[in-house]
Amino acid sequence: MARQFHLYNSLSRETETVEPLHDGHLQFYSCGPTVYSYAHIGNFRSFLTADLIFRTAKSIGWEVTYATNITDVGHLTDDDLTGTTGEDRMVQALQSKEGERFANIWDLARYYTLVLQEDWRSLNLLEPTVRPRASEHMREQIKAIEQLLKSGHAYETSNTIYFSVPSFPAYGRLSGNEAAEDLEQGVRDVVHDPEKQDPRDFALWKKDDSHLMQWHSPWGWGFPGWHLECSVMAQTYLGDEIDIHAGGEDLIFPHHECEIAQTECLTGKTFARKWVHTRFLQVEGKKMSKSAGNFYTVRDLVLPESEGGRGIDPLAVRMTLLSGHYRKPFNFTFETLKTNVRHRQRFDDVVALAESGLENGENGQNELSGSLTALFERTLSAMLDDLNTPEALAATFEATKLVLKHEHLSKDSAASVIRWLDNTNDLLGIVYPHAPLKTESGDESFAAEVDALVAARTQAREADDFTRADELRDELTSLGVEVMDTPDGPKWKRRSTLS
RNA sequence: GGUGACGUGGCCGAGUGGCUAGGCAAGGGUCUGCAAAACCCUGUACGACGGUUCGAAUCCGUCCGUCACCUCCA
Repeated sequence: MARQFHLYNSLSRETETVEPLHDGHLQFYSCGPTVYSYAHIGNFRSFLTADLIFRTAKSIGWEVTYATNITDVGHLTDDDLTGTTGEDRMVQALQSKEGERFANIWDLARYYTLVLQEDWRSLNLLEPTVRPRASEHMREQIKAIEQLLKSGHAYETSNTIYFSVPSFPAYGRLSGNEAAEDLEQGVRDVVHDPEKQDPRDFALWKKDDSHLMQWHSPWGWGFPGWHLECSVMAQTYLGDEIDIHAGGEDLIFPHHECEIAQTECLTGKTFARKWVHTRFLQVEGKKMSKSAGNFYTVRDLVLPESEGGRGIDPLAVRMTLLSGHYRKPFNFTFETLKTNVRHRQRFDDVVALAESGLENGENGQNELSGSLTALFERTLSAMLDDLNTPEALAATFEATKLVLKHEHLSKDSAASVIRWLDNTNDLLGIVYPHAPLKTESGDESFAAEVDALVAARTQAREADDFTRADELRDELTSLGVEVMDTPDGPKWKRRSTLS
């Protein structure tokens, strides 16, 4: 049965059915990060939306070509200023304290790209079909500029090649910034380049032979404008006309507006049929910022405490992000995170129960198959309905509850549970960790110490010496370990730093 | 100044005209040497004021409040 996938399109401001241009094959582009620092949880909220589009489309049998870029070319913090050093985010990063350990700017880009991919995997984001780098598509960008110059959509000044916004009447449709005066109002405080023909015009190329990242072009040494790379890479890997283009809400203007202008002037076709924008994440009700002290990278949360993190299960972080709808501002709080640490543990409990059922269960009735199928159907329908993750999660909570009501599972029931877990994991990525947490150094000796204490406690309990047993429990607690007495003997785990 | 959102019980959050969303937290209970986990029970909310309607959290209007973007940003 053909399923319909509905998504809200920021361009039309309506929820629409996704209908791939090529039957059953989705062409999807999502704007990736500039690799000048560690990516934070807000960045990952956007990447997660892209991941969910990818997973949901695949779950209804579509083939998906999913491209997301790495921006490893510095971009000016201000389009109108000439590119002196210190105005470029990557250059700034290199010149900062943290930048001192890098040999050069390329080294810095390489490092943060690797880290990004590690974080990406830890949050169980699927690998995109292709992850192009801006620096590796300079030839295509230069070619695009030449074409735009030739067709009259761009012009050259003494230090810049500008895109001519008046040459593209549809400019402003995506963001609603259609009136030139409004934009002028917005840029009134910014330094103007007197050679600029229209205040809305934006740079395609900056001539600058002193910049740390520069390439040779028909206009001398320099570097490309920020918006061009995505236009060119999307075109290279997905074609002139793509199905969905996604990114954070801040990219609506100017980035995506400018991408549309460039690409449509180049191809004469509709660039992206749908635009999907993820709203910003806030932390504890405020905009995340380093100065407010509420700025979190993925690693701040996920790395073990011994390595400066908080030792939180990355999938709990993922579930936390999933607990809000992508089109609403999301308030990330530690209370919500704590809740989701528990939800995650319940999935582990379900996995354990199912595995034990497969191994030791009897050949009995399958009492779960029907309910789990129905609940998964609810999850899938929710995702197909504009990625309604809160609703999708609600259905999985009902399912875990249903399963955990049973102390033991028959072989057949266990098999159904495993099937449900697999399906849920394929769609939401919250069941099986992709990359295990890094083990703490000295982990083994720590485990041995805990095991010894637990064994001593078991002895005390068997001797009915409960005073001693409680003392040992207290001792374990102070080590950050919690002991649980189960029918299969005592088990222990590290207490979450949040509890 | 321009543009676009959002306001549901202690908290998160679904729900676009009538039927208990779900979860977390809380209280009570079962289980346990004590715990933990798990399970069971309890809790009736929709910013304000008008309007439409037999009936509105849901549609319309006004107001109040919160937030985001306007060439650094996911």
